[in-house]
Amino acid sequence: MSAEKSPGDEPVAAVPNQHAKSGARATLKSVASALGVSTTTVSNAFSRPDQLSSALREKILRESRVLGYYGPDPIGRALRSRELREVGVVFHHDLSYALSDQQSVEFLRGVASELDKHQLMLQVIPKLGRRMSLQAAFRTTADMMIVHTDISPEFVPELQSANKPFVLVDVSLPGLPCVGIRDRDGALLAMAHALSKKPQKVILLGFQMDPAEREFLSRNPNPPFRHSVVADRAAGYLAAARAAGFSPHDLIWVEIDDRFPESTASHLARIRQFDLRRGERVAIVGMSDRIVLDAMHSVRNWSDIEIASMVGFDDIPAAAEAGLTTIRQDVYAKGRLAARVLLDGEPAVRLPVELVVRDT
Amino acid sequence: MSAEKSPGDEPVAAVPNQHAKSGARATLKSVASALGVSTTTVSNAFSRPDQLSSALREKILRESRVLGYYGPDPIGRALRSRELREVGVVFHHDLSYALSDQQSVEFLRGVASELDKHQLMLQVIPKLGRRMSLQAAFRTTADMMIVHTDISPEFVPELQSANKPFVLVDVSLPGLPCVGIRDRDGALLAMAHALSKKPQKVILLGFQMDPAEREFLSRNPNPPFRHSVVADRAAGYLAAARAAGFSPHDLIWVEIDDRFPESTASHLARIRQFDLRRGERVAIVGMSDRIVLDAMHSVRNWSDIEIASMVGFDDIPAAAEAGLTTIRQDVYAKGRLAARVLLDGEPAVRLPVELVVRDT
DNA sequence: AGAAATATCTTGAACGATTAAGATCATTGG
DNA sequence: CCAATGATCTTAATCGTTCAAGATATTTCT
Repeated sequence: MSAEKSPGDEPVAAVPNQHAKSGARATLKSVASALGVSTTTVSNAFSRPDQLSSALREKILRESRVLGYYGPDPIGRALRSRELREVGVVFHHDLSYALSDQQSVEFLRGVASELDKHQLMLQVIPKLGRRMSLQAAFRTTADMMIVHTDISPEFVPELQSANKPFVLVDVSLPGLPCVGIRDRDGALLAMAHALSKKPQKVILLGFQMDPAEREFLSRNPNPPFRHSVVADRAAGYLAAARAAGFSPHDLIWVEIDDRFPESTASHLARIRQFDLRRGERVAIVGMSDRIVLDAMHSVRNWSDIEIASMVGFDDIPAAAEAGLTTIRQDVYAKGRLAARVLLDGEPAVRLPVELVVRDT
Repeated sequence: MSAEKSPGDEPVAAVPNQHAKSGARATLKSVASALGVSTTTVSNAFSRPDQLSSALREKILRESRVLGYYGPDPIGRALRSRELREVGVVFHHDLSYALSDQQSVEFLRGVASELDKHQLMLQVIPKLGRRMSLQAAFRTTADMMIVHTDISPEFVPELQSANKPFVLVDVSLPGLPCVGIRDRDGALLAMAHALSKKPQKVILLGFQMDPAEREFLSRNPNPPFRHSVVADRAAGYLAAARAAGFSPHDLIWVEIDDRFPESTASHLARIRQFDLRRGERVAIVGMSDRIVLDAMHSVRNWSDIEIASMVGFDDIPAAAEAGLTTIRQDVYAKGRLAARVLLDGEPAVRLPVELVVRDT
C-alpha cells in the first residue's frame, strides 16, 4: 500500500478525542435566565409548542441555538417523565456473542423491525460480570425489557421492582409474559422422524436438567407444560418414544454440559464402547443443532455402526449446510413477537415449529 | 402441528403485560426513612461500602431487599454523576437495516468486542424521522457516541453541545476524530487492476458528488485528502487513470443516486447505446459492490461488448459469491477501532484496504 | 357591561440519586 | 492529657427536567 501523504491527512488522525468548548453546559435554566423567562416556558417551547405564543417560541428557539442548547437533556427529562423511548434486550452472553451468533442477530432483527415502527432505540445489555446477570442488567435506562436469558424465580421480585414492562424469552415463569416456541411439539416431531427410520437404539443428546424434573418426567406420561426449553423438549422426546412403542431401555440419554461442548465426543465414545453392539442401527437426536453437528463429526468414522438418522433442533444456518434434519424455529418471528408483546400488548404465546427433513 | 393442551399452557399465554405490585416504588429515600438513617448512608451502602460500618451496611442491604429496593436507579444516578456505562452507535438507517445489513452487523460486532472488555452496554440509535438524523439521535443517554452516519458541518456544534466524547465513522470533518479506510488507496488499486486488463473504455459507477468538488478534482492532479468516501474514491480512480496514461475521454463517469439504485440499469443502457461501439472492450469500476453487482446483472446479455473487468468496492459477502473482484475493507476492525478511540484514547486513523482479485 | 372562558406565562415542588462539607465520637500520637 | 487523626454518619445543595397549580391579561359569551 503506497503511503500517500497530504496536508489534509495528518491533522485529522492526530486530533485526540476532545470535548466541546468546555464552558458550562447550556441548560433549560441558562436559556431561561438569558431571556428572562421561566424554565417552564423554555421547556414548553421545546416540548409543548401549544403552550406559548409562537412569537416567544421562535425567540426562545433562536436564542437556544445561539447559546448552544439543542433541546432537553434526555436524562433530566427521563428522571421526571420516566420515558426514554428505548427498549432493552438482556442477553445471557456478552455483546460479542449477541452480535456474532446468527440466531441472536436474527432475534434482534425481529425486535428491531418492530422498534422501527415506533421510532424507538435499541439497547443491548450483555451479561455483566459472572453471576449478576440480571442484578446489574436491570439497572438500565430502557423503558421496557426483553429478557433473553435464563432467570430463576428468585429474581422475579427484582425484575418487577424495576417497575417497567418486560417479557421473557424462551423461559417461562408462572404469571409472567413469555414468548417462546412449542418445544414439546418440536421434540415430538424430531423423535417421531428419527423413529420412523426404525433404529434399534436412540442416542438422545440433551442438556443438563434438574434431577427432580427428570424423575418427574420419567414417571408422568403426559406431564403439564414446564415451559423450560430443556424440560419441554425432554417431555416431547419421551412422548414420541412412548407413542411409537419404543423401549425406554433402548433410549440412551446423555446430558451434556453446554459449558463444555467438547464433552460430546467423549460421551459418544463411551456409548459406542459400552452401549452399542456392532452393526446396530442407531439414531441420534439432540436438543440443539450444534450438539448434533458435533456428534455428526464424532461418528463420521464409526464404520461398524449404522446411523439411521440424526435430528437436531433450531435450524441454525450450519444445519442447512451440513444437510442436518432438524426442527426449524423462526427466531426472527420470535423477536418480533417479543417486541409486540411490549409495544402493542399482543398476547405472549409460543410459536409453532416445523420439521425440516434433509439428508440425515 | 398437533394442538396439545395442558393446564399449564393457557394461563401463561393469557397473562397481560403487567407491572409489579404497583405500590410506590422503593427509593433511596424510602429505605433511609424506614431505617432512620440518611439517604447518603443508604447510597453509600450500595455505592461506597468503605464509607460506613459493615454492620450498618449489612442491615441496610437486608432491609432494602425486604422493601423491594435493588440498588440505585440508573437515571437518578446518571443525572448527578453523568455516567451510565453505555456507548451509542448512531446509524444512518433504521434499526432493521443496521441489524440486517451484513456490513453494519460486522461493524457492530467490532464495537461490541471492545465494549465487552469494559463491561459496557450498547445502544443502537436509528435515524429517527426524516431529516433529524442527529437532532434527535444525540438526545440519548449514552456516555459516548459512535457516529456512523452522514453529518454535515453545520451539525458539529450540536454534536459537541452534548458534551460527550464521540468519533465519526467514514466521514471526516476538520478537527474531529474520525475512523475510516483509505478510500483513495482502494480506488487507486481498483482502477489500476481494471486498467491492467487493457480496456478501451472504462465505465465508472460513482455516487453523487458536489459539482464543485468534482470540478476541483478534475483540475487537481493530486488533491488534498477530502476524507469523504465519495471524494476520496473519486480522486483515487482519477489518479490511477492518470498514472496509467488512460485518456479521460474514455472514462465514462456516471453518478448514481443511491436512493434509486434501479437507475443503474437505465444508465448502462444509455451508455451502451451512445458511448460504446460494438466489439469494444470495456471495464466497469464502481464505488460499491452493490452497484457493480447490479451492473453485472445488466450487462450479462451484452453480447456485442466485451467486458474486460469489473471491480467493486467494500467486499460485501455477495461480492465473494458472485466472484466479483473488489477492494476489501475490514469492517470489523473499523468497529473495533472506533470503540478503542473512545475507550482507550487510541488515535483515529484510516485503515488500509486490500485488492481481492476474483473472477472478474 | 359583567362574567366566564381562553391564552400566556410563572411558581414551586417533585423525580432519584450523588457529593462536598460538616458534625459527632472514638482513637491515637507526642 | 490535649490536640490531631480517623471513622462514621448527616445536612443541604445539586444534577436538568416536567408538571400541577396559580397569576395575569385578553378575548368571548350572554
